[in-house]
Amino acid sequence: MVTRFAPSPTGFLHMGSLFASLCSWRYAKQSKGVFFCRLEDTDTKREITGSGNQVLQELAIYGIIPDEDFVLGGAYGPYVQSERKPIYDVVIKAMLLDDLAYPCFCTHEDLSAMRAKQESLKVNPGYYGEYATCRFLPKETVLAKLKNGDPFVIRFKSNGNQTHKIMITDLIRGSFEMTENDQDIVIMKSDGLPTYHFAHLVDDHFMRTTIITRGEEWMASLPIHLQLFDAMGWDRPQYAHLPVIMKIDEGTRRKLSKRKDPEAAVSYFLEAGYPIEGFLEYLMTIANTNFEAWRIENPQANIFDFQLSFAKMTLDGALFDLEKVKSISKDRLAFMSADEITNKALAWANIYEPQFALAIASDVDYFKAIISIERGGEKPRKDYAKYSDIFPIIDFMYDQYYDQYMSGELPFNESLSKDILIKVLNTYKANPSLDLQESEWFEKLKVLASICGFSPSVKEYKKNKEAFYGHIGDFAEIIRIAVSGRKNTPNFYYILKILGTERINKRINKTIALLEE
RNA sequence: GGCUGGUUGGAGAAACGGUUAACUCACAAGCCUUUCACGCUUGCAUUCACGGGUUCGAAUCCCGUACCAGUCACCA
Repeated sequence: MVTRFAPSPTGFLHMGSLFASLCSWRYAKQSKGVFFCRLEDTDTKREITGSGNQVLQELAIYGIIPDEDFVLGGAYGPYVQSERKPIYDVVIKAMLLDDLAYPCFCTHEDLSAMRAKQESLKVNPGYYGEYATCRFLPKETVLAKLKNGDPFVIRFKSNGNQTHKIMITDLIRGSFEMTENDQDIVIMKSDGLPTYHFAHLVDDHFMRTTIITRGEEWMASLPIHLQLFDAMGWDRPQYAHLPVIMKIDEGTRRKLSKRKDPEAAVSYFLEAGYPIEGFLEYLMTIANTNFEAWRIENPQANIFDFQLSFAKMTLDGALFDLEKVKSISKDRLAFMSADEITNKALAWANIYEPQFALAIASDVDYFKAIISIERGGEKPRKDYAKYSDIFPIIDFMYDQYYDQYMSGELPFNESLSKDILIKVLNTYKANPSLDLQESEWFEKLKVLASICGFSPSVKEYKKNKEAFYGHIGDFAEIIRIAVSGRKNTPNFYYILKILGTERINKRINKTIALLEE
């Protein structure tokens, strides 16, 4: 099985392209086949220099590495269409000789005049049948025009008929009828470069592609392509027209647009810090909906152990669902080892958030300890959906950022007097008890709470609120705020343990000093 | 407008004519809990775009209507 991804060098990697290449790459690899990448740069007007390589690099970030491409090369090259001109020329020449094609000298003005006429006559517009005027040009006229240097295109001589129906088979959509193509479509433009239709024919034949995966916008031109393969006597490839990813915009669904939607670029998600594992997994869920069930059965398996199936792909373009991407990403990050998430977070931060990278790099083991809190096991914490979520949650572990919290308003419960707060802090400072196991440490904390006039039990407190300043939770909150500057943190015991008594003392002292001001 | 697909809850969707329309995300309530994050429980479409038909029985088959998407270039 040979599949391919054939981008035009018109900009960044589009999410739909990532989806398409993911599907075709997986399909080839599942069958131990070949996946290659060919650059379709025949539209010189829209070309953006360098974007071909950028697309290849972005694919590589997602782990999609072609077996053959326009950088790597391969036995069936060149892999850039503009470099394949000699090949197209040979085929064009053969078609001309076989009377399968002819030159056309009609100008844009001629064509629009003809279109206007066809519209007024209420017949199908286009270049076909009697309207295909250049088809009937005498040889001498053609030669004269050629000699004169008149610009021309080469058109395919269609023998199709609008009244004929042909059966179409698509790997995703199954079989259905379409009408035969009767248009003498342009196969070579006046600049000497092939149109998509012709390049598809020649390239996918000589590059021995067996399955054409492409967006569903190509489905309508399938009769043209089949006709072309048949005319040449070449084997037809199989086709899989992939659904397009949609978004909802002002109440209507539409294709994600390169121009209008920043999230159409995969780099947008890279930059935002979504883990590639999560993003790929999301794409798999829209590719095959039985993927989710498989994931529940195989929570830790590699997603590529899943067998993708065109038959199980939806026909409709799915709406892109960022909430689902987040949920899946949260899971993926939660199940990474501390080493893995540390390396990946650092790699991300190095590019997109230097101050975060600096903090990690200042003491990698310290960061690893923080990120390890309640990691591992069956039910790990799920704090982060993306790498950019990490730092805002744990930044207080770094003194510089802790100081920033302390310079602002501290969120202490206003009904408690400063004296009580200070008493609580001093009491804990004298008994950090961090050499104890978590449960014993917490028991000890309850004792300290009791001493300070707080109920060790929330239930007890609720029964008799007047008897206490608050409950164990309120008591812990005071210490938490003093040590972190915030009302919530990951598991407090581990936070304290990682900070260590020395740093805890410093922070508590600082808080007391602030309170006494 | 012609042609080709499609239409199940807020989103992704399952259901190969047969009892109460899976599952995931979101949302809501509750439980658990020192905070947070998890986790757990429950709720969330009396109904499958609409109308008609076939059938003992239809989301599933047939017909019509509406709506959505794609396409009709010397762009891919």
